Amino acid sequence: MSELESVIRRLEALDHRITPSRVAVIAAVLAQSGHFSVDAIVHQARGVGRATVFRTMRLLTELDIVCRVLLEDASLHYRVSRRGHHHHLVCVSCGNVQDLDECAVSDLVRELAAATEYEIEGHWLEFYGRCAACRSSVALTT
Amino acid sequence: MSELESVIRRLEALDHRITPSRVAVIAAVLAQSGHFSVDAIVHQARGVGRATVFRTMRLLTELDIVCRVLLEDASLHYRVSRRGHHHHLVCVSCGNVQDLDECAVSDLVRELAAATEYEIEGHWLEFYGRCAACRSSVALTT
DNA sequence: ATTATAAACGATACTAAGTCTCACTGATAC
DNA sequence: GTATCAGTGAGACTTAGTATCGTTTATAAT
Repeated sequence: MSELESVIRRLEALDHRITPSRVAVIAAVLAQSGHFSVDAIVHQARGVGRATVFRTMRLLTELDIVCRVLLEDASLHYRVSRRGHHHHLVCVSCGNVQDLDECAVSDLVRELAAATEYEIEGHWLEFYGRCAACRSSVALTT
Repeated sequence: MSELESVIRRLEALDHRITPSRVAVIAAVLAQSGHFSVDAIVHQARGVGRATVFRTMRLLTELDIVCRVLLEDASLHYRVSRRGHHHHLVCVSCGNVQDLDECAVSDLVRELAAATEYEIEGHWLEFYGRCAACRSSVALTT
């Protein structure tokens, strides 16, 4: 079963309708290699209305089929999510994304909850840097 | 020396001009109690152009006079910054912000740099939850 | 197969956040 | 006092995302 079919089955199972627009958006999303903007999908899923692309992206986010990637300037990108809750290390030079295996702050969340009496329900955590490849090419050109 | 004067001195020291518009924006910023949007300042610093408010906010951010607060929906707010690098715990119900004393991920950044060969130059970390007061009022109404 | 119906759709207008341009002004150094 | 250029406001523009609404269509019941 292809990844596309598998996503479609998940939508079906949750009583979402399988429309040509949704299939086109999902196919475009699955074809992305790294992180991408909604706008990229709007352009690539030709013929699908802008609002529908946004609606479908929201649906895919809710189903954890994609995850949000926050860039350093606070703009939102997306990325196909192949596991549960995790965080990203984004190369600011080439855009490559490393998924970090586990949530590094889950212990911290507990400590914080105890210390502050907040009930903590969410967090953002994203790291930015330069990958080894980009660092060496910068070294060469400077 | 008032907080306003002290910010003005810092701008002077860095050869930025002290203009009525900047003073109005800074005064409006310092008058905010929690986190706020740029738009709030645009409305409160009456007579100051929109572009100038954005320019001044960028300047204040660069000088660490304000810090960016990322809300859960990825929208950017600001907050007067009274210390160095730190993170926030935002109550999603009342908007109250706790500044977290130290950067909880500085150790993690080092580990990550070693493990991934990235040179890590930045990160976002924000927590969301409900403060004790909001939790008890919810408990009462449900 | 036909039909009913609510979900989903595209078009489009709209809002919000932020940038860019450009002629003008006024804070500062001399 | 004057020259200079950093800073300004107006407003056009861009980008991201939402709301509205009349139409279409995927699906389930017949």
